[in-house]
Amino acid sequence: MLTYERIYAVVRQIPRGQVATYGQVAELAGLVGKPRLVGYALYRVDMTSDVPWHRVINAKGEISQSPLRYGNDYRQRSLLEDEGIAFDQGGRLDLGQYRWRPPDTVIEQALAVLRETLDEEP
DNA sequence: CAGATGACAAGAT
DNA sequence: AATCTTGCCATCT
Repeated sequence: MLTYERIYAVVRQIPRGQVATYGQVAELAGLVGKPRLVGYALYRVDMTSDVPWHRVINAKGEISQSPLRYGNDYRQRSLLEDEGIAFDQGGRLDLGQYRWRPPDTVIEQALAVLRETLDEEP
């Protein structure tokens, strides 16, 4: 519960018109090297919540597909296009152009979480 | 309590 | 360039 809440807290900070990768969100949530957890967390997110789940994509600049999403992957692309993001014919966007550069305040929060988790482990 | 379940990423082939 | 390993773990039943 706490872990997923941290992930959602990071995703909520991604501004409109920009995107972050799963790995990037993981790092900012204090889960370095565990990008899959972000995918697991987003699978369970409530689409009507205030979490902008559509702004998280994979490291290749693509929307991660899954048959179990029943069309929400297509909806994700549509939402991003509404925010002014363009896709090429391969279904990819330009990470160099749209990737979110987190402000120092967000990085500070991430470091605080890291110190916290270091205290827990012996 | 044990097993199943999921939106990833980097490296090797 | 495309496909195949491997590491990763909180939730749900």
